[in-house]
Amino acid sequence: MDIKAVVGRNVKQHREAKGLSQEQLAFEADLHRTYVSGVERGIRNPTVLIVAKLANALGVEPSKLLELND
Amino acid sequence: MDIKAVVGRNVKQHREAKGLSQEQLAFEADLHRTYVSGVERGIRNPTVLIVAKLANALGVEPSKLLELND
DNA sequence: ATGTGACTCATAGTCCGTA
DNA sequence: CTACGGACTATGAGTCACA
Repeated sequence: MDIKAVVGRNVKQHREAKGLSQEQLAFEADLHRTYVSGVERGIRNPTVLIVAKLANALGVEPSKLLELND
Repeated sequence: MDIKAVVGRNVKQHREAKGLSQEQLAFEADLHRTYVSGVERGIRNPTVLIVAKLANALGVEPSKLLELND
């Protein structure tokens, strides 16, 4: 039950659902390409501010990115 | 729409609903007393790992702490 | 288009206090 | 019991070259 992995999976899922590349998402969220990559792989431990940025770029609520819908 | 303030409000709300003091919550979540204080005041920008710790100590899902239920 | 290690610099998070 | 400050140490933010 690793929260970082949960966030990573949710980001990837919503990103692909929107048909975006990591680079495009990174641009929209005003983040770096490699950083987004790290988040999706569950290696990064992002702050709530980063989660909010990603959620905003993905058009979903921040809380959605923390949900573990196995 | 400050995400930090949202988290702070939710933590405080759930903490008081459980009848815990900040010190007790800090102990349960294995965090520092002053840090929990800062989170509730919305001046801290916690990581998702910290959010998960607090959620666990409060007995709620991590995503609950990011919800803005106006 | 993405994964990865290494890096600098900012800040997350701790610990000492006072009111 | 809580707010708030100041001084620390650990780790996240943000970037790069390269596979």
